[in-house]
Parts: sequence; structure tokens; C-alpha cells
Amino acid sequence: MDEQSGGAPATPTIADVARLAGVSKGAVSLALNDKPGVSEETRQRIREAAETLNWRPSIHARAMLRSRAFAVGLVLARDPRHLALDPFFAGFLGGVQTVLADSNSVLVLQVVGQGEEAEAEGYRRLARERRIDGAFLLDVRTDDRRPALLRELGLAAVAVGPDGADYDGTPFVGVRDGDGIRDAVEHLAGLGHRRIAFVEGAPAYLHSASRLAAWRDAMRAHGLPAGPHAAGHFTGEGGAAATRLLLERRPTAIVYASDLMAIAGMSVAREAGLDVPADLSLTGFDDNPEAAHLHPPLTTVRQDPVAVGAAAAELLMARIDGRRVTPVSPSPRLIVRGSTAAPPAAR
Amino acid sequence: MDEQSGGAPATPTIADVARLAGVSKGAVSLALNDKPGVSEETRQRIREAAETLNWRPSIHARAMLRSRAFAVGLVLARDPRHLALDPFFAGFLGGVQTVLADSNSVLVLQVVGQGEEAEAEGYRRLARERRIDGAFLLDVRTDDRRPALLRELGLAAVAVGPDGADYDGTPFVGVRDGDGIRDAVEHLAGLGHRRIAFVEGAPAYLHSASRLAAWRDAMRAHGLPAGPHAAGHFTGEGGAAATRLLLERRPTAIVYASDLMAIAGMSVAREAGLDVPADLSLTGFDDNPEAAHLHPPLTTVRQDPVAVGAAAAELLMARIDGRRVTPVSPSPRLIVRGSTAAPPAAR
DNA sequence: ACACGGTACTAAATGCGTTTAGCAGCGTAC
DNA sequence: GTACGCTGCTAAACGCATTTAGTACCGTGT
Repeated sequence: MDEQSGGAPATPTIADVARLAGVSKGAVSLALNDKPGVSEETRQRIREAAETLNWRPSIHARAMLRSRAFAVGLVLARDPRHLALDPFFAGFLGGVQTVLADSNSVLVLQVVGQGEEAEAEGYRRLARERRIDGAFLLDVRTDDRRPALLRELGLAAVAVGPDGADYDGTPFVGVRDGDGIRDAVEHLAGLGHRRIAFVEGAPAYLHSASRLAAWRDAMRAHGLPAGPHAAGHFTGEGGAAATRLLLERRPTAIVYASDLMAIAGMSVAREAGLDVPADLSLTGFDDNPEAAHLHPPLTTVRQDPVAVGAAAAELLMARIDGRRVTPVSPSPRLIVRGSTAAPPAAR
Repeated sequence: MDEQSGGAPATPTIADVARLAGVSKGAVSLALNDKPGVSEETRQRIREAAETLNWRPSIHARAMLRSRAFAVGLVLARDPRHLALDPFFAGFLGGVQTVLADSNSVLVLQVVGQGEEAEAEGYRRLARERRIDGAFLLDVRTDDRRPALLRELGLAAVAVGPDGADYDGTPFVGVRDGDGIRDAVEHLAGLGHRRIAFVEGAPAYLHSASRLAAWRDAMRAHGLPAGPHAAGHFTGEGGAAATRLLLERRPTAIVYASDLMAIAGMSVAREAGLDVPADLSLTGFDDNPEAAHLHPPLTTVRQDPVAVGAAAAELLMARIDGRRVTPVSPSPRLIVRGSTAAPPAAR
């Protein structure tokens, strides 16, 4: 069997448009970019020709002279299975896209193995090949070397992470994780809980550290002693192990830094013979699609990842174009469901 | 405060390398692409110069002459929240990346609003701007118009979906979803179940239809009457509603086309006073990170999305380069956990 | 008649890596 | 000495959209 004939219709170039309209290439460029120097009559004729041929300028040719790639990058150094469980990421991408669509840029995504060096190499490659004009920084760590790297590579950058953290000079869109944790603690304290434990994520990440700090602050603000806490590393296993550890300290409530850990914790509690929420209240973070459909449904913190993505993209495009915009910090919202209730009456 | 001076270090071009090595641009190109016409001595000198300057050819310049973009595209017309819950997708991206890294191509990701037209426009834009050489097709629907569109756009394409389905001539990497469902039914039948219901996803998608068909076939193969089934649309709400509907028919087991639906179903069953697995066995599909940490942990089907992604990328790159490879169809695996058991003794 | 301005366009340069044609220099054959 | 081939390199063209410099043509003023 032979290849289907007809095959790829050669994509038209500006020369084809010029020929069809009976003008020079220069005139086409001027006409379609709304620049002066072409009569309205000719401009219209050129527009029609371009329309007929369905012509769009090749970004490669454009990129050559403007030294702009018309693309931005995102490098993810995550274990794919870890990436999977993050509804934030998906929403973020959606938000980014709404902004990119208007600015004629696209998103280049690179998933690399875990490890700082692999991640750095990902950005380096994109930069040296002139594939991107700027990049997003997600999952920022304490002492993250990427801000410096991107500066060195001459790339515009925008970090996404907790409000008020240190991004080494890189502009950032602040996510107010802390507010969500604070709301959760307030909610529990309001129900009468006093021994509220905390399961943090992976201490190396800023968004993990900031959630832990928020829990501490909120406890203090309510005059409660900061109870026990343990790291769950944002995984199911970690969340379960941390919960087993914390249950020995007899808390009446546990605040988790992620839904997955909370879900694992819920199972551990039930195995230990505890009823949720009668004996133990639990709160998660992220509002995974599963959260609302558990038994009992999980009280959790919902972020607005689409808004965060849009804000980050807005800021990044502004940096690239040399414009200035004031970044926003979307706030998360506590979704109260059935996994939280008043603590067992003091016995 | 002024901009930090020093600023962007101008990215070196091939001319810089040539100057440093004391040769012409042509010689550099020949040397670094391992083509004859340069002495080994000079070649080495050029290599060192390129290394020193940390030079990499600009893809834009390359793209101009080869009329290759050195990028492939993926357009997703999904609700961001729906995307979030799909561990398949994340693994897929990871697998794609392993292959792309070797072939000097990158992945351009576009998330568009739902709707066929938005999706088509996404591919059209990427193609006309010469941004991509090929594209992946995910979430293929019955009567999907994208294979025809991509052919018309002159793009190489690879579809990902159930083995043996009709992709309108587009080469595909077959995922053997059906095998997973069959294994689940066999597992349940082996435990003694006879009334096994099924919650399908969204009928418009091939991978949904194929899972439904697999359930029917497996039931027949075991001499069982195809029990009731209902659509859950791959959402939590849908899974819960479908479960309520099916429970009226008193099944002893329900097979779900996704974990999320199974999780929602488990809550519904428990609210109805049923014990899982004593009164009702449940199986999911996907092996979400949560699945292992539920109470009881969910018996489910685990795919190997990384292998699928790698296979799809391999096939796509081969199409682009005009090579031929024989595509593989990775098989899923049933993970037996605590949500399945023998049916309640025939009363 | 010629200078001056403005308009509407064209020709040509530009960016950057690859490729092809061309050329210098050397050795060999006759 | 010329013809021929080979090696090792250079110069130049190419692809494509944008931009700048340049030109033709018209009308106006003197």
C-alpha cells in the first residue's frame, strides 16, 4: 500500500499571499500588521488574499528577527504519579492558557525525572535553543537555585508559591495557602477542638513550610498550644504513617496539608476504631474531586488554581513585553463537609 | 531601583563559535553534525569552542530550512477539574517526555475550553504557525473529526485509545482497557459473583465504549447474564447517581470504569447500609493514588500510562521522520485489594 | 520649467544554521 | 608541464516575515 497521495498541502508563505494580491511581500506585512504605508483599498485586497490562502506567519521567521520565541516554558521535576494527584496543576494550566491564547504564545511543557539537576537542565535546554521567552516556577523549594538560573539564562520568570516567601528576586504570584489552613484551624477551634494536630507535606517545599507556619500561627492566635505535627510528604503512605504517629498523642482533630494525606489518615483512624467525625475531625487541602464523595465527605480547602494560572501568565507575559502589572494573590476557601464536627465531650 | 545591570547575556550564534575556532560558519555546522569535510583536528577545535560558549543551534533557524518545528502538540479539550483527576494523563506526559528528550523535540500543550470546535481551532493554530510537526490525539470520540483534520493540516498524528477501535486511518497506540475490565469481571466471577453491574463513563468516548463492551463480553464468556449498567460520566456525582440506580437491582458487585466513580459509589453503598465488601464488591479503574488508602482499599485496574506515553511518542516521532515502527499495546493489570470479596451466601 | 512633499509602493537587508557550489593547495600520473 | 583527483576549507544561497531605505508618481507652489 502506498502513502495516500495528495499528501501535505504546502503551507503558504507570505510570498504566496503577495503574489495573489499582486503586491510585494513588504506590502503584505505592512497591511496585515496595521501599519501605515498601504492604501485602504490594497490593504483590503491583501486581507482577502491572506484569508483565501488561510495564511499565518511562521513563528520561526518571526522569532528570527524579533529574537522572541513566542512561547513560555514549564519544567516539572515530579514523579508522574505525584503529579497525577494534584488538581492544582491542571487548573493552573487551564488558567495559563486563557492568557496565552490572547498573546500569540504557546506553552512548552517538559516533565523531567526528579532531581534539581534534571530540572535545571530542562530550563537550560529550552533557553539555549531559544525555544521560550520565559518560564513558570512551580514547587519552589527553600534555597531554590532556579531563580538565579533563569536570571543567568536571560529568561523572564514568574514563581508561583506562598505569599510573602523569598523567591530570590523573581516576581511571583502569591497563593495564600496559609489563609486556608488558618480557616481550617479556626473552624475546628470554633467547634471546640483544642488538641489540633497537623500533617505537613514535604518540608523542603515553600508551600509546605508556609502551611505548617500558618497552622502554628493560627494555633497561637487562638491561644492553643501548638500540638504535635509530622511530615507526610504529600503521599498516601506518608499521610498514613504520620497519622499513626499523631494518634498516639490523642488529638481530637488533624489538619492535613493535602487531601490525599487526609484520605489515608481517615482510613488509619477508622482502623484504629475511631469514628470520623465523632471521635476525630479531619481537614484536607486541595479539594480533590474525590473529597466530596468520601464517607464522610472531606472538609477541605479549595484553591482557585485557574485564577492563579491566569495571574501567573499575565505577569509573565507582562515581564516579557516589558510592561508592568500588579500581581494578585487569589485566596483559597474552606469547604466545610462532614469530616469535621464538635470534639467528643470532655471526659 | 533600576534593573540589574549585566542583564541578559546575548545567546551565542554559530558565528561566534566560528570566530572563536577561527573557521567559517559552514565548517562549524559540518563539524558538529558529524558530516565529512572537516579534519579531525579542526573538528575537535570547533567542538571545544562550542562547548566554551555553551552554544546550541536555534531551533528557529533550523526550522526555517528543514521546515520542521521540532515540536509536537497535544490539545486537550477538557474541563480543568476533570483533567485533574486523571492519573493516566500525568503518566502519559512523563512517558512522552522520555522519548522526546532524545529526539530534540519538545511538547507544546494547549488546554482549550470544552467543545470540538475549540479543540480543532487549537490544532489549526499550531499547524498554521508551523509550531508543531505532529500531534497526539487523546480522548478519542466515536465519529471524531480530528483524524481528518490533522490529515488535512498535513500533521503527523498518533491516536491513543482502546485497541482495535476505528481511528479513521490514523495510526494509534492501543491501550488494552478491555483486558483490565475482563480481569475484574473474572476476579469477581471467580469469587462467586453472578450479578455484576457496570458503571460506564461517558458513552461518547471510545475508551468508555470499549470498557462497556469488555464488561459485556466478559459476562457472556462466564455464562452470566449481562446485568444492569448505567453511565457515570467519569465524575463523582455521576458515579454516585449511577450507583443509586443500580443498587435497586440488587447486584452483588459493581465494576466501575474509573476510580472516582467507584469511590463515590462506595459512599453511596455505605449510606444505603451496605458493607463493602461483605454485602457489595466494587472495582475501580486507574489506580488513583487514593485507591490504596481508602477504607477498604479499592480493588482496581492499573494501567501503565508511562509505557503508553512512550509508545505513542515513539510512534509519532517515527511517523514524522518517515520511519516505520511496530506499535505496542501495553496491558493493564488488576490490583486486588480489600473492596472485593465473596458475595453474601446465597440466601 | 523645477523644487518640494507626500503617498504608495518595491527592493533589499536582516537573523541564523545548513547546504551546495566553488576554490586553493597538494599529491599523483603521464 | 598539464590534467586529474582528493582533502579541507570558504563563500554564498536559502527559508520567511519584518523593517528600512529607496523609488515612482502625483499634486502643489512658484
